Amino acid sequence: MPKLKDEQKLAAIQTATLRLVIRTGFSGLKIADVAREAGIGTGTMYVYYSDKEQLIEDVYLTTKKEIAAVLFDPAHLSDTFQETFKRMWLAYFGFCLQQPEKMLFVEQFLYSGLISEDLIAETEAMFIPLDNLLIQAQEQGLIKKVSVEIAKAFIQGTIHEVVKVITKKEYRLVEGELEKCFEMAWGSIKI
Amino acid sequence: MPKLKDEQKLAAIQTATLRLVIRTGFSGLKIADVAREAGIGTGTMYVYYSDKEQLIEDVYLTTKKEIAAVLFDPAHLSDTFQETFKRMWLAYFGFCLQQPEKMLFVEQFLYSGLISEDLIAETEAMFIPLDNLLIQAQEQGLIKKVSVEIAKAFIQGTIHEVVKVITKKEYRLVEGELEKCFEMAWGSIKI
DNA sequence: TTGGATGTCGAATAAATATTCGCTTACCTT
DNA sequence: AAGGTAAGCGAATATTTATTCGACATCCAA
Repeated sequence: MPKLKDEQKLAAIQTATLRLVIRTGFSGLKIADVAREAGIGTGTMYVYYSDKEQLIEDVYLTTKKEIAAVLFDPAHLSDTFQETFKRMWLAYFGFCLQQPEKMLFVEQFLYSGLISEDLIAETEAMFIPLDNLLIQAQEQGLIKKVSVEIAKAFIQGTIHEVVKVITKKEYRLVEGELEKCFEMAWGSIKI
Repeated sequence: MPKLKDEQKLAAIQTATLRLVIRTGFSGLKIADVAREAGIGTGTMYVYYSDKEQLIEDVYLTTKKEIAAVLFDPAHLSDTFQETFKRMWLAYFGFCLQQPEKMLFVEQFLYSGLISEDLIAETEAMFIPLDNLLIQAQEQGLIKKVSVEIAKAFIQGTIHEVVKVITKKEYRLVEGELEKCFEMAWGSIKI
């Protein structure tokens, strides 16, 4: 009977949203701009999202899920914690480096004052396995015993900030610099 | 002859701006809200700042200057690099912890897409002494040889992210945890 | 003490932007 | 192949928010 919603349009909207947020910031995100960037009419935006808030929340949730998938790829599991950690670290770093707009979007939205407590809780729950991994490592005396929140902040903070610098200044990591970055990250948490 | 502008009002506007940005995010910053929070009329805002952009840029510049002063306090200078670094680190960490709204404002504005290249250049120039300090330490083999930008990203990233977690989740550092945080930061850059 | 130049105010206006609406188009079902 | 239903559109409208403006208050200098 009716025409179905177009998956490709949905993807185009999300991509356009991410692209525009990195270009113009959160405050600068306009529905009409997103529509133009996605190559659709303004009104069509409202077929897919009832309002701007829904759009942003959905992009946030989708991106968070993607990050969780990157982090918790079973292929990262190894015998030693350090190796597992390294694979996860490299995977997340690579993700951020290749798609900084996603990392920036997530970070900006979290501190935008627009996000709801519910959405925060929902997305944080996805990362509980990471907490467990770190707690286990702490119990085995492999990494420093600080609050898990602090430990995660260190890991995430370094990655994000380095990627931000690279993105902003169009800096390129030279040979071996990625490895050095990992050593720095590891150096901060190891006993 | 004329009535003078009121320094106190200016300060109230800046404080209100910072407070509102942390509460509602950058996108939510409204001139009328700032005026109400500062206890003045909306129109008065335009006596002090010709428009919203000016206001934000001025708060940014003022805050950056304040940060530079905190960082480059001559009292931090010591015989050893590690000691100087530690004093600076603690001073900046303390500043962020006590006035997270300033740290968040600066960070958010930098990635808002609203900041001009000129303003970026102007504020970055203030921190050249830090670059020199780090380069010197690298030459003396005290810290890892990575791009200064990367090194700064590590240092700043960890502080900011930890403070963000503390602020957002109303977490309180337990006894000795600050010291551990410094050890982590130092652990990441030391050879 | 007084006059004028400016600060101060918030209602009025202008500008920007989100959202709706009536129409057209495309797709799916029968 | 035809009808119906929802997608798609962008101009029109509603809403939000920045900025201006005219009346009034205050301060400084003479």
